[in-house]
Order: sequence, then structure tokens, then C-alpha cells
Amino acid sequence: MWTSGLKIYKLMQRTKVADLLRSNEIGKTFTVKGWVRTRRGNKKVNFVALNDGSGINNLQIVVDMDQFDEALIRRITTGAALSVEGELKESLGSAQKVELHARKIEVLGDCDPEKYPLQPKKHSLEFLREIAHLRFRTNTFGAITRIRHAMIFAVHQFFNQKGFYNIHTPIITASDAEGAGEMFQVTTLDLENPPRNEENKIDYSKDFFGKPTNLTVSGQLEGELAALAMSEIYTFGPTFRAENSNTSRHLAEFWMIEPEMAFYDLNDNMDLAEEFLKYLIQYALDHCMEDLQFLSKRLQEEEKNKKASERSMELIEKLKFVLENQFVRLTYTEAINILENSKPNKKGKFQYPIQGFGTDLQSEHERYLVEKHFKKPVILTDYPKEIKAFYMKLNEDNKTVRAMDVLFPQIGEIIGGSQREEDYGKLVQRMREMNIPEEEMWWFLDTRRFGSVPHSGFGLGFERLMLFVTGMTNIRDVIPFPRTPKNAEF
RNA sequence: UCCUCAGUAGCUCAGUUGGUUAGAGCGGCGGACUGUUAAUCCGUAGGUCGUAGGUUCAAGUCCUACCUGGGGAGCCA
Repeated sequence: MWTSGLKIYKLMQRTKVADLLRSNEIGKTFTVKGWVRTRRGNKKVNFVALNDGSGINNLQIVVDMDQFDEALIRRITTGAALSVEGELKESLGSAQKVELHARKIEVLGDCDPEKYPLQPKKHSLEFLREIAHLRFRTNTFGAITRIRHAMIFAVHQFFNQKGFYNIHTPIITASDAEGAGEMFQVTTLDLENPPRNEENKIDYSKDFFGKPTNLTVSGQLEGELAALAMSEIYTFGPTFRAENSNTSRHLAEFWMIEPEMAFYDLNDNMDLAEEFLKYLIQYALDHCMEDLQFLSKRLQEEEKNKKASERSMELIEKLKFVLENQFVRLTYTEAINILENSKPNKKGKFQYPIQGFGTDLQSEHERYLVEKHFKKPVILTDYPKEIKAFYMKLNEDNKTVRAMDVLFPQIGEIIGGSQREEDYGKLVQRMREMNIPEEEMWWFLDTRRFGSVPHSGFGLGFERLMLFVTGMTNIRDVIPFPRTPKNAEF
């Protein structure tokens, strides 16, 4: 799948498996290097499935048993690393078009089959999480890893094409005013014996930065600074939340994409969010089809014991469905009306009943709107100011703010964003109402004092996008090394 | 953090109202097979039943605490 397009392989010492599988250079000699998935066969002939991560499909190596030492053959076990030189031939088998008939085999790295945890059989995702250092070697994680790369690349390509600048916002921050959740503290102080001041409080003036610092929970505020000069920017960086969240949708360390655009109002913001998501999904369909097909089959296999009504939509169909349909846009107030008059609310089926304007929407409500009522992605806007962040622009009604949440089936909130409050006076007033310390935020407020303009932005949780695109159901399976409460292994 | 379910062989699981020597499939190993596709067939090894207490003549099974994992909720992306 990841091919040069040109015949670069002829210049290299080895050929990638994916390139070879698409090649029709029958009769020529190639060298491949990779890891053994399985070996099978008889006294006369053995078949080795070799994979080097270049694609979901393995290369079949045909080994004529007469031509090789039995001792060498015995070392070709699941997980072993090989270098194989041989002749490309049309395959007699039906599962692949071509195969490599081995002339020279070198075992680069042995793999003891009694100890190697990955066996040529199905493993549970939970087990693979415990051996995350090896799970790249499975079909599923190979596919996810390739798709993840493609999505990272597509994010940058999308914004680059639109003239956005990528900004590296700080990972260590002294600002605790973002209000986006619990933070991880960063310190070089001796925790066993920290320096103390006269009041016997910890003396942070002795800390590395001379004040308390944390890992960032969002690059948005710094992103706004850049946008109010560069017009359109985006960040794509790691984000840290020390929430004790134990769900299949939360990580303590995740990657977030945060575009911030000067001169965009809320509608422009929604247009961009929808175009962005559709671009990424289209990119996956255009560049990752084999991996998507594999994941689709995997998902259907996993769900075959479920009732038909509980099975998810076929993965590729689902992705196309999102591409082909406009996201539904409605206000929070309209959503509350729909929910109040909905069957589950009237029948008391909601765990949290809808109690008019001001009710914070629970995930059961969001799921009802997306999965039952509209049956397509929904963008909710204009939430009550009390349940949203201080920086969101206040509407004329003085009750709601220009927030937007993009809700996806199964995942819930995939994007959260808003038009920002650009009016200095209104922003300061909101900060006071919500007890945000103005003094610490002087640099943020300066943008509203000097040449302030309407602007907007949003945050996309990258792993939540990955959940949607891959059809995986646990966020720990779409990031190589998940960090969650009580888990920082590897 | 709360609710809920689970933890038995390398993996996935079964194990009856508590009863004597804890089972299966897959994987591993040995063998058979002239082209296999997670090959097939025959044979074989492999267990401190999550940890610590408790109840009982007797605990994989019952009770308590803790640990770990799954699902759901909250917080959110």
C-alpha cells in the first residue's frame, strides 16, 4: 500500500512486500525482509507468510525443502525475522497472485515459539493491550497504524492546502485558567522534601520555572494569539488530562487538532469542521481501502453473535454515509424541545430526564439525537452560557453562547468549538463571573485590546476520529501506547 | 470516582446444589501428508484456579478486603 509509485525498489537492497504483491515482474529476483506470520507445509514444500508492515497482505515465500538445511527451516517460526532472496513467480494458490520462490534464506532474528506470546490464532484486544510492544505485529494493529499515519498526514495536507499555518503551542504551561480539566503538574522540586516558605507552603519560586507548571490541556489560548496575526492556524499536539476517566473514549494523553481562524463566525466554523471531517474520511477511503476492508471484516466477525439490531453499520458503508449526508445543524434550545417531546423522555426512559432550558445534555440524549432521531452527524450550537467555557462569544439573548459540538454516532462529541468572545469588556465580565484570574491572563486579554477581530476555532480529538474511521470501539486500541489511570506501561 | 460483570493451561473458555485425580478448543512440541492459505490428520506436554484473610470435615465453587481487566455512567476531545 505504501509505495513509492516509481521503481525505486530496484535501487534498494530490499523490496517492500506491498510493492512486490502489486508487481508483475515475474521471473525477476528480489530480496525481501520481514517477520514470519506462519509457516506450513510438508516434507517437500513449505509456505512462509512474511509481513514487513507495508500492507495488510503477506508475501508467500515458497521453500523447496530439498534446497535448504532442515536446521535452517526449523528456525523459521512465527515471529522470526527473515531476509529472503528469490524469484517472483505467479502463484498456484488462489489467495495471492504472486509468490517468492526462495533461493537464499537468512534468519535475521530467531523467535522462540514456546515463549513468543503472539500465536497464529485470534487474540482478544484486551490481551494485545497487555503486550502493546508486540501488537504492531498483528493484522489489526498493522492496519490501525497505517490508517493512523494516513490520518496524521491528511490533517496536515488539509490545512496546508487551505493556507493554515501549523503552530507548536507549549506543552508545559503555567496557565491553569483553561478550565478543561485536571492537570498533571510538572516540577523538579524534591517531592520528599520540598522547599517551604514562611507560611510553610511549598515555595514554587524555587521550582524550575519559578512558579507552578502543568502539562497542557489545550493549545487553544496560544492558538488564538497566533490566529490574530496569521489569520488561520492549527495545532496538532499532545494533550494531557489528569481526570480519573475510565471509559473507552478517554485517555490521559491524547492528540488534539485545534484550528483557530480570524474572521470566521460560528457558521464558518461549522462549515470548516464538516469539510475537515469529510476530507479525512474521504482520504481514508482513497488511501487505506485494504486496511479498512480488513477492519470491516474483523468487526463483522466480532459482532456476528450480536442481535442484528445491535450490530453496527458496515464500516465502509458508514464512512460513505457520513460523506454523502449534510450534518444536521440545530441549536441547543431546539434539541431540548425535540428531547422533551421524544418518546423515551415521555416514557421516562432517560436516566436523566430533560428539565427544560439549562439541562446539560447527557450522552444518552446526544445518542438519541444522533442515532435515533436524525440518524446522521449533528452539530449542536448556542448552548446556555453556564455550561460552557468563559471564552465563548455571548449571544444577543445574553443567555447562550456561540458554541458548537459535533456529535457522531457511537462516539458522541468528536469536535467541540465556538466563536470566541472578541469584545474586551464582555470577556472580562465573563471571566469575573466564572472566577478566572484576569491578571494571569493579561496576554490573552491583550489580543482583545489591540486589533481584536471576530474569530473561531474548534478541537478535534484525534483518537476519537480514529475510533470512527477504524470502527474500533476502545480508544486504547487506536493509539500505540495508551496512558490511562493506573497504566503507563511501555 | 460510581454502578455492574469477570479473573481457572501460552490464548479463549467450561467446571452442576461446596465433595476426593480440574477439562475442552486453539497455540506449542513430536509424527504423517507433493501446493498450503489461521492447512489437515494422529499423538503429546502444559495449572500455587488474581492476591490476602475467613467459613467448613472439605473451597476453583461460599463470605470479606484488595488488585487487575471488560461494559456502562460522570468529566470531556
